[in-house]
Amino acid sequence: MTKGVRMTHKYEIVATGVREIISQSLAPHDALPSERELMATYGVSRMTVRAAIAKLIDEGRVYNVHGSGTYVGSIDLFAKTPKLTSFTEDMTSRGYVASSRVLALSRMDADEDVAVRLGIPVATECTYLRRLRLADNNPMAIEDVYLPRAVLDIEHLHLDQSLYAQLAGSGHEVYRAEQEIQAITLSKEDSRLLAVPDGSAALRVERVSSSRHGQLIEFATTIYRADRYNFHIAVTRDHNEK
Amino acid sequence: MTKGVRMTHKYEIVATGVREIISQSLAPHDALPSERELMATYGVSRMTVRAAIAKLIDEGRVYNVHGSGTYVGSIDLFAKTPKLTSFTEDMTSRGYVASSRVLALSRMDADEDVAVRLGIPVATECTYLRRLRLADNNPMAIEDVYLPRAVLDIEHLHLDQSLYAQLAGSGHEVYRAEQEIQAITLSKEDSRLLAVPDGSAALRVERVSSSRHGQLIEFATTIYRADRYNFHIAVTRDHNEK
DNA sequence: AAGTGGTCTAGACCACCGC
DNA sequence: CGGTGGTCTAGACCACTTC
Repeated sequence: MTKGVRMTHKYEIVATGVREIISQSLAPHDALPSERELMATYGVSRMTVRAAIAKLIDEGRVYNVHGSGTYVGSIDLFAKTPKLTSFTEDMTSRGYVASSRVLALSRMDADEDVAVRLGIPVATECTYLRRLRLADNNPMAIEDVYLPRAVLDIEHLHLDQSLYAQLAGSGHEVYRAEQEIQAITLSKEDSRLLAVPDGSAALRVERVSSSRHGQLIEFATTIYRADRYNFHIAVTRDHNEK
Repeated sequence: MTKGVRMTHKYEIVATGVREIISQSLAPHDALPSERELMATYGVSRMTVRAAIAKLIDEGRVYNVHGSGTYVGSIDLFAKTPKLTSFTEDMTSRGYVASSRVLALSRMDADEDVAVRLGIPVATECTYLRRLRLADNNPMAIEDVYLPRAVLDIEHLHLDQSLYAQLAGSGHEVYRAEQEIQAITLSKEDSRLLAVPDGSAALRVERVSSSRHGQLIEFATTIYRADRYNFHIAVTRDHNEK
């Protein structure tokens, strides 16, 4: 299932068509056909064309200038809004092969720290998973994950498949997350696990994931090797009145 | 000028009204009035209501569920898409008073590193500005900025006003930026400037800013004290077909 | 079945850009 | 000035959730 591209919506058809035009015959900063031309080409209304273009803008592929036109984005500006990805997805997109080694898996009672972030009472039973994450068989990160036992119990946890896939299967689909990115100095133990000199700098990411409805699902911290990992994000300037 | 709230667009009126409803009488996960109710209340068409709600979603204030309704976002999930901000704006929003001390200001020829990032030939003349950035009079970051001389020459640089404001005034309004976030170990000199122990970890942000049309305007690196600064970003999961 | 948001039409006028 | 994107109307049907 989930196979093929579902062309159910007209704006998707238009967006796909425009993507092809761009990749086949346009260079960065070239103008797209106007919205009215696209209406005629695809036989759709203006709103549908604009929905398609809105999607392309969201993807970072094009930008538009009021009164002038819609243009292909610069290749230098390809990055789009950062998306929530699993470690495996992240590594794959960076060209690595991901694997992992389980360092700990247990039940535990939420301490103050975990409880606050998951919005649960202190001492609520949780599932705790600690893994060394590898990229091309070299240590890349150490990940600690805390899940309320009510969300996913150890007994139902299958380490051979994606955590997010399992959560989705049990009605706890992760939809968004808040991440906090810090720089830290590695502890002796973590340095050893990551195979870097004691006291090296590292990136530490705290993540609280929630469902579409705002239910808090997961609290995770990931410590990345600074020499192998960094974050790339694209931001835009607020151009609202105020 | 730029005073007051410009209620030029109907969807802004609706959005403002809904913001008030939320802050005055709704709690997280409470349902908003339906789109059809809002049409009647404000005497506008459905599309206008949806434009208003789209804006509120973008602001992270509400979320909607197909077939069910539109709901107030969780207070835990307040953070919106990160925006490109100046150091001063960033510090103000974090509750600090920003100031800075100029460490260097000169013309320089672009080296390989700068040239590649600004998309200009090596040795192109640039304006270079190095500042120690303070928050509540304590060192927070060290910022190095490189601008092609054609974009902003030293002679026209006024250190008493915002760099972005000056760029905007001369037709180089910064619209978006790509940022790369890394963890580094501080050099001896930088440790001293930031008033932290030698060899401390720090966050290093590389930023390439561009205009709405994709013209590269600025290359900047900012080194933040790890003990005083971190990044907070909200991400959503890709739920597209594929 | 009723109510919700998601998509879509076929128009319209406005604000802005470039010639 | 003509062409572009930005906003807006007054409808319509569809997909989904809830009861």
